[in-house]
Amino acid sequence: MLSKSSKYAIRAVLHIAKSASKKERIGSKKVAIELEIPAPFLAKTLQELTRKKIVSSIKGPHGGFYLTEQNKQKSLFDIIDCVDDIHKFEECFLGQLECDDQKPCVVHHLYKPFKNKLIEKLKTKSIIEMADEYARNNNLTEILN
Amino acid sequence: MLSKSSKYAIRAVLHIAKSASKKERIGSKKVAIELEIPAPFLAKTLQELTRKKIVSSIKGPHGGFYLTEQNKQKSLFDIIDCVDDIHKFEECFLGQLECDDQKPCVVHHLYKPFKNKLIEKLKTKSIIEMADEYARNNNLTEILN
DNA sequence: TCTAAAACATGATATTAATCATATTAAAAG
DNA sequence: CTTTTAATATGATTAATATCATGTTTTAGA
Repeated sequence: MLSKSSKYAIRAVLHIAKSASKKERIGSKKVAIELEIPAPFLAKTLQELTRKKIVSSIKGPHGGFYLTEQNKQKSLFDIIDCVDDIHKFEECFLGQLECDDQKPCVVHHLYKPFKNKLIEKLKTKSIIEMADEYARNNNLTEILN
Repeated sequence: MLSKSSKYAIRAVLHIAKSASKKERIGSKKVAIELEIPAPFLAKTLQELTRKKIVSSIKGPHGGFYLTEQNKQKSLFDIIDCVDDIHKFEECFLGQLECDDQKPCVVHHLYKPFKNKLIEKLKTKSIIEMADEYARNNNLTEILN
């Protein structure tokens, strides 16, 4: 469904959200190690995200990546769109060029509702919401165990 | 989400369902042309499906592919599983090896319900049901236009 | 029983995605 | 103002998918 780039990107951005700030940046290498992602590959991906203003960065010693308040309001969908290009997502389940309510593919009516709901979720969830939610859920399961 | 092989496979099987029978087989080349799929690639895929008893075939002149009553009771899921291997589907949205309710990835709770419902649909819909439904829907839209 | 049509099997090529390597630029700190 | 650290940019390599090509086997029909 997603390329590895956007999978890595989502994990990395969420990680940056919870472990860095304007004052305390985190380096791409550190993120890579902590998430077990190939370092040079992640570096490249983070650069793309920076260009498209989804994350922020500062060069030089003690430089690194962090999220501004604006960055935090971006959605998961924005991340995917940046790295993978959105069309991959709107696409027909069977990869047909023409596939809509008028000219549906064989599984169009089966797949469409799922796709739409998922896309909407991805569009409405902000990065910061997501990061907070994840932290909460993880604390919860830790308590339960 | 799916590889091209399984996308082609699903379209081809449904096509065979509606345009062939034990008496009137359809050749892989013909299917390829009618669905605009690379012919040698489809041939290979249909052979895999034959080996795993999802479609049936007869060699020689006027040979070709068709579906037995048993074949028709297989699900879309069976097709995908045959060509792509099932795990691709159960996999975590972000590709993490470990991802479940206890140790969820950052989007696990967002994605899980969609995945499960879709898989269930794909498992419960038989090929013949699907083919009939598709034919009905298409007739309907033709009438409406 | 011979020929031709079509499935079957295997391997080669091409294309795309993923990963790695190297060089450049910017900024912080002494 | 020099050094060092880390981002940035670009290109090379590798691995995975998708596609194509060739030869072999089976079987209907003449």
